Amino acid sequence: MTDLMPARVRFAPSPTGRMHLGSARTALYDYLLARRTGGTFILRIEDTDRKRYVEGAEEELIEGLRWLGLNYDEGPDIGGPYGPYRQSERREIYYHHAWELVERGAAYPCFCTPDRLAKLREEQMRRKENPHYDGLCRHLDLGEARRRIANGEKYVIRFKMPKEGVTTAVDLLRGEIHTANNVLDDAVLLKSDGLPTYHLGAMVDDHLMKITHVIRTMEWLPSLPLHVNIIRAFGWDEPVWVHPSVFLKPSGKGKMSKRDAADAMKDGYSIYLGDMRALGFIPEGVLNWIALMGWGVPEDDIMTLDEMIQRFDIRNLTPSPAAINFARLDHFNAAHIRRLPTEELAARIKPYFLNAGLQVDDERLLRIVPLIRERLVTLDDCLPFAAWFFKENVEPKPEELVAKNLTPAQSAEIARKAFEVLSGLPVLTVESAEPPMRALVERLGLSPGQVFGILRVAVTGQTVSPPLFESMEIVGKEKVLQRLQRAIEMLERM
RNA sequence: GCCCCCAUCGUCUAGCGGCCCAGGACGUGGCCCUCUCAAGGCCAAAACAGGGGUUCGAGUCCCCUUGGGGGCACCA
Repeated sequence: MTDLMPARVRFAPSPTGRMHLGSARTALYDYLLARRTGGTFILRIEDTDRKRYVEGAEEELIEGLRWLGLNYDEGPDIGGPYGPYRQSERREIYYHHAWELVERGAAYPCFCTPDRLAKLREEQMRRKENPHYDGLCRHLDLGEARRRIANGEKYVIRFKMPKEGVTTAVDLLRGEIHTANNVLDDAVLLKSDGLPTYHLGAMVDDHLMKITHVIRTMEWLPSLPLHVNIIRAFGWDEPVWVHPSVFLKPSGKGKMSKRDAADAMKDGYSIYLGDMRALGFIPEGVLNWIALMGWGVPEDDIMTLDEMIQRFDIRNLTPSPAAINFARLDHFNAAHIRRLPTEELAARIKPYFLNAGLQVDDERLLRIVPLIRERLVTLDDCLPFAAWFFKENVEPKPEELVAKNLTPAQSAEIARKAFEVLSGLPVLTVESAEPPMRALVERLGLSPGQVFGILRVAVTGQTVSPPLFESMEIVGKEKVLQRLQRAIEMLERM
């Protein structure tokens, strides 16, 4: 039960693009572990690549976490005892640590130019060798190296990977991983621009920030032995390593690509968190969906964030890759929409009506919600079901007013009879209107669908709607009769 | 090419040597309910990749094969 000790866990994205589902899941697992153990959830921005930096990416990341409700305890915008939390603001720290490794004989300055490295790689490829650094600068005299640096020569600092032996690392989900050191490369730790690579930056920060568990996708697994060696060279303790697998495209063949992302968009889905809200997905649904791609629970898999915290166990994550399945997203989204209290759902769908240019009466909205709740897969589904409630007039298609197997004239006759029944009521409610209307159906020897269908199209303007009598009660007797009268006229003109 | 990881229904998964002729969920098909569309209820089809071991006993442990995924940057 050692992992019930309060964990310090960090979500460490790089601001190089949009926040996608994969990052969101990693952040979620980080969050769950931290909350489950009464620990700390930290956001750290790994912005050491100036070339790939994307303006606004950090904001999208923060906005995404906020939307999902994955609130962090320490981070670049809120500070904390181990800051700064943006790597670009920690250059000196990495510089000193890189040189400490040089001093310890575990790293060395390297003056090879990108040009030489490119040629080297090219030649190795031609000889069908593994691309790797050939170690030209590995045995350079340190004093000489310092002189060249003092002369202003560009350099990087490389890790001096042991040439012999085997590195054993332990992943919580996969057990021991053995790697022969001779297949490992002398990786660059400090770039010529003075900023660290991931290998140095992440290891140094994880140590300094007292990170206990590192959760990252398995694309990092190949560099785990490197990281373990770096940590050992410093003489530090290792965190617990957890490498969940990556998400595969819906076909199960390979990682999601730009093209797959575009395909998803065409179907009304997205792999980008920033799109999800506009598409009508709610955080509860998205969270539940991504949580269970890589984590299995025996049953009762509809869970809120709090319920997930209660049931989370880092050891139950699965090591195998998971294909994205948008049909399941629909399912989880709809399930959580159904769970929302009326007031809450009303508040969440209101913006969709407003954006459609409709005027929303809050009291009426509250009465509509129970009628459409179980019909919504995404929040924006509220429009096709209920937009007509907020319109002054509806525009039924004449042909849709004609009941199945009946003529326009017959349909008009039925509508007139219905008008008589409804207009005779003191008030139009489900209780007052439904029994006499059913009696009418009986008397006419027709099916409920035929008679109610005419009314539905007349009153709502559409063939699919929330339950008819409940809807009419909300619309009100006066307007119902008005619309019915108009429908009768339309039918008579056919 | 080299290195690493993974392997239960179409998909996400439960299973941590006997409780499994393998359970749940999504999706699919059927039925019920029904004023449309949903929701809900019931039922059905659907999997331990293959081959060797270990063991009284293997989906569960080991090895090989096959298949899939990932990585081989002064990117993360």
